[in-house]
Amino acid sequence: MTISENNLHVYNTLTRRKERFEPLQPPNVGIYVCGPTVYGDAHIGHAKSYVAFDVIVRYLRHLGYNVRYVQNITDVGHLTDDADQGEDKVERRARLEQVHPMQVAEKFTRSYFEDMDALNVLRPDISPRASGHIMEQVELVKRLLERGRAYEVNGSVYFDVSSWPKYGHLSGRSVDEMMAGARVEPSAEKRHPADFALWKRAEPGHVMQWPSPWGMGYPGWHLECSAMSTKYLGQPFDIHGGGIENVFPHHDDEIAQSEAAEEKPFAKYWLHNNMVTVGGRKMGKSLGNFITLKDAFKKWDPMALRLFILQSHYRSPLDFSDEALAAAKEGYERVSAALMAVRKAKVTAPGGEADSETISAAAEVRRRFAEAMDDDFNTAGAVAAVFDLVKISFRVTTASQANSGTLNALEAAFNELAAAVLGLTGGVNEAEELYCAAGLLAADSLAKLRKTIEHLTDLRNEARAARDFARADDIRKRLDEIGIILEDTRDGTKWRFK
RNA sequence: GGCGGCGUAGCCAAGUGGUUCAAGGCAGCGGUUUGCAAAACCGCCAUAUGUCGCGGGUUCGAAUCCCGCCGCCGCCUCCA
Repeated sequence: MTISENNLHVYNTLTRRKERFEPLQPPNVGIYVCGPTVYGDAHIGHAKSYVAFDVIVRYLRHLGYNVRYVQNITDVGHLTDDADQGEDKVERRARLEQVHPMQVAEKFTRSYFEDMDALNVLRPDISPRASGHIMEQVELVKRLLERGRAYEVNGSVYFDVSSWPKYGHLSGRSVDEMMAGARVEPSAEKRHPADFALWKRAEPGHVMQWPSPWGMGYPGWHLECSAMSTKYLGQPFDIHGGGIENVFPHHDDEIAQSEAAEEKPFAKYWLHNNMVTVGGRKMGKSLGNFITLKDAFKKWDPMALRLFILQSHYRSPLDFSDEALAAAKEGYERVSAALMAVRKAKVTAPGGEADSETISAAAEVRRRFAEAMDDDFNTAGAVAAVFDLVKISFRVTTASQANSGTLNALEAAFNELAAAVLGLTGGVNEAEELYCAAGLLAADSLAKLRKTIEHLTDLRNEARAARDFARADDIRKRLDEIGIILEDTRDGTKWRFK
């Protein structure tokens, strides 16, 4: 398929409708997604967001686009209160732990990537740090001052909302409406309560500060995304993504800054993912119901979490529960088992052309998959197509001697759809390796564990051969109690984690 | 107060005017297989004037559009 033939439609928050996806400069696509503020471990909300955009990027590449994916690391300027007051989150953590703020940023940046790696989220092409782009941010502030869209007060610079009539367009708010129910205490320095900080004067004791034409200070939170997205993607660029909770004020502010500075559009498509809820409530630090990924991975296979996320739509909220995760875990293992069955059958398969029935069934799977993904990345529908592939694969491998052509066709479909696009790695062993990569299980320990279970399995099979089924069942039961399942197959006894 | 959204089977969750519109997963039930299991396979699993929160309406036709009501969620402060 050539790119021009694709039928991808995406929901654009800017226009509040689904639109045909047409990049500004095909075949290139620039996408910027708001990244994490690195002051704590990532949680399952981050997983939903970044898995969603990971699949979006993977699908665009699958369609043949040349994608440049930029996702920032916020290590400065993100305050604990509103955009203009409170303490810097990274600095606050550093103060509590008595380390340098950059140690905090580095520690949790690494932690974030570890968790994303475990979820098989591809690294962005560029992961720019806000602290590494102070010059670009200062330049942006200078341009806004030159154009009369901002003003300086006591070493801080604020965006002048009244100078930009389109302010609030993305979220559909007017400045007047915002004032009506505003909970923000107006700052004495601001001319208008809706004005927001571009640059803040550093108070005494503030560790992270940089020289600027307005004195020592640090950038406002929204500024980094404007500066770094356009630095690496140009202006305008194709897709800007982020969490729905950031539509206002973060994204409205980005748009205002960038468009006012350059007098041209900022991003063409705005994609927003919805939230993870726990017990129907938004998961948040203030509510104390957030679940870090490191904790989640102790209990759940990262791939099960990934499948759980992909079984809903990125624009729908997703309610997290142990019951739902258990269901996803079973589902993932079925997908994994089907792929393993195909690979195993290939070892002894006779040669030959793929049979036409399987070919047409696989083609139908691909059609359904593409139809779902083309409809605003409906991964739930795409996953359903993959389960059709699972069913076909088990039928083919169970029915007896499938030839290599048929099995290759099935494996190719798994590789392209489940693995390349949805990022569901195939194979139980690969999942175990992801645990190792995430530091949850040492490779050496896994090897010892495997050997131990093999010995127990041998003992059990000796008992079975002697028809001592009581002993055989006892060994199986004891392993089951510690979460290891034994299965007797034609090819011998297999084991897996429960 | 303003803005946006949701309510689909035991659980999670697609679908937003009409042939496949009630996907898919999990759980469950019956059968094949197995020393017994597990896995896999086959079948069943939202059905009737009263199926998609409830009540009206529009339409030849609605889960899907409109109105009202009930319940819930998000944003308007930081948050993926």
